[in-house]
Amino acid sequence: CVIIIDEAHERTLHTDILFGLIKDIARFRSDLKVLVASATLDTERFSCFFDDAPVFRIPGRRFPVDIFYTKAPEADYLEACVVSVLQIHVTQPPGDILVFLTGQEEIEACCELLQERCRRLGSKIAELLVLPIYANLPSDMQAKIFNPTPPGARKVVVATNIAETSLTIDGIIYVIDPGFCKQKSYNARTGMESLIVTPCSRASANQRAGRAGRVAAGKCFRLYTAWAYKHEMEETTVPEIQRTNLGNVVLLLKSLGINDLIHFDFMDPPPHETLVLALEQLYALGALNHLGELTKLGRRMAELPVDPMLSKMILASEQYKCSEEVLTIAAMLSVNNSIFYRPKDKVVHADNARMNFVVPGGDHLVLLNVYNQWVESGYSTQWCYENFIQFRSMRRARDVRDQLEGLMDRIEVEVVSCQGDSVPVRKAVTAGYFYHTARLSKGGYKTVKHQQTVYVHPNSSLFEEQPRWLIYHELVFTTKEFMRQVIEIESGWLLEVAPHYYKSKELEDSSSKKMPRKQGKTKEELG
DNA sequence: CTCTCCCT
Repeated sequence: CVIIIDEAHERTLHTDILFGLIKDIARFRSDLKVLVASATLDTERFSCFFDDAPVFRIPGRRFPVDIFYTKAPEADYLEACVVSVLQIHVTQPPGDILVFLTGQEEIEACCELLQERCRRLGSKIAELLVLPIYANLPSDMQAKIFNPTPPGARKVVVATNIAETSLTIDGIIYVIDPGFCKQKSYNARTGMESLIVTPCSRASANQRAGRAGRVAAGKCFRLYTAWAYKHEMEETTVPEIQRTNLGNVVLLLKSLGINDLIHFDFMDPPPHETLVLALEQLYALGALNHLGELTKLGRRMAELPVDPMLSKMILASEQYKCSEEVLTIAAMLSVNNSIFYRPKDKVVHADNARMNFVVPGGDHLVLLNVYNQWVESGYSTQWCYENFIQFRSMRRARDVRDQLEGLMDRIEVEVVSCQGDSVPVRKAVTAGYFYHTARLSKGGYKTVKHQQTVYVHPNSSLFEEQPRWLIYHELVFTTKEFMRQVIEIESGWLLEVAPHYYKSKELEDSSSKKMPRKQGKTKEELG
C-alpha cells in the first residue's frame, strides 16, 4: 500500500495534519510506503521529519527564465506595475504578461490605470488586452483569460496568487512580481484573523517566476531589489497550521482518539496558545469534558465537516426545530463572503439588488432569504445574474447543504422547518456562537470576551441599525477590526443557551465592565 | 465604508 502526498510544499492545513497522522500510522505498518512530492528544494525538512527518508530529485521540464530586479525599492508598486507592463508592451517581442497583485481592489485599480493609459496612447501602440483574474470574479469573466490572444495584440493578465498555483495560462512569457501577497494570520489571544499585505516568500517568488517559462524562455521582472530578495524575504511561507484557527483540527484529532495534542508530532507545531484556545472553546461548547475527552455532543459535532461553532449551531437547531433553515445558513456561511457580486462599475445596481434581500434580524437571515429565493427560481443561473448573486457560490452552498443534510441521519437530527419564525433560528446561531458576542456601548461595539473594539462590516445588513447585542460569525482585521456576518440577539438568550458560560449579572446593561465567568479548567487539564 | 487562496 502506498500513500502519495502531492504538492507537499504548499503546506496546507490538511497536508500538515496528514503528515502527523501518517507518520504515526507508519510506525505500526511496515507494509506502508509514503511518497511525499514537493516542488521546492527544501527536501531536507520532509526527509528529516519522516525519519531521514531517501530523497529523489526529478528534474522539471521548464524553460529558462531570466530574472530582473529593480535597482532601488519601489515606493508605489501599483504604479511600477503599470509602467513595467507598458514598457514590456512597447519594447519586448511578442508574448503575454502576467502581473501578480494582492487582491480585487488592487487588480481593478491596476486594470483601470492600464486601460486609461492605453486609451491615451491610442494607435501609437499595439492593442493591449487587459484581463483581471481572482477567485471571486464571476466564472464567465474568469474564462476570458484563456482566450487566445489575437495576432498583433498582447494580453496582460492581472492576477492574485490564484495564478501562482491554481491555474495555468498558456502563452505567458513575462511575469511582473511586486513581491507581495495577502496573508491570513491568526491571533489566538483575541481569536481574530487578519488579512494583511505582506512580502511573499522566496519560494513564492520563484513559483511566480516559473510561470514565465512554461511554453518558452521567459522573463520575470521583480519590482524589488536583489538585496531584498536575498536578505528581507523569508525562505518559505509560514505553514497554514501556524496561521489559522484550529478548532476543527482539534475536534478531528480528538475524534480519531488522539488525546494529547500538545505532544502530537506536527512537522511545524502550531502556537501553543492556538491549541489552548481551541481546547477552551471546545470545552465551552460542550464538545470536551473537564478531562479534555470528547463528549457525546462532541462526537456528534465531529461528524460534520465544519467548524465546531457551526457544528454546534446545527446540533442546536434540533432543539429549536429549525434545522431546515440552519442547514441553509451553515452552507451559506461556508462559502466565504462571495455570495454577492459587486463590480466596481455597477456598485449602485449591485447594492440595490442586495437591499432587496434584506430582512430584519441580520445577515444570517439575509443569506437564508437569498438561498430560498434561489430555490424558488429553480436554482436559476439567470436569476443569479439579474440579482448580482454569484452562481458559482450558490452552487457551492447547495453542495455543502446537500452534504450536511446527508449527515443529519448520522447525528440523529430531524430536518424540520420553523416556518419563517426567526427567533428559533437566531437562538440556534447563539447556541453555537455565544463565544462571539459583541455589545454596543457608547464607544461602539466591544466583544464581550475581550472588551475589544470591533466594527460591523459595511457589507452587513445591520451596518446602520446598531442593535445592542450582536453575534458575529467571524472577526477579521483587514483595514479595521470587522465583524463579518452579524445577527441581532437578545441578551437573555445567552443565559438560555450557555448558562455555564454567562451569568446574568454580566449581561446587565449597567455593568459594562463585567467579563464572562472564567473557565474552570486549565489547558493542562484539557490537553 | 469593504472583499488572499482553497473546498474537507
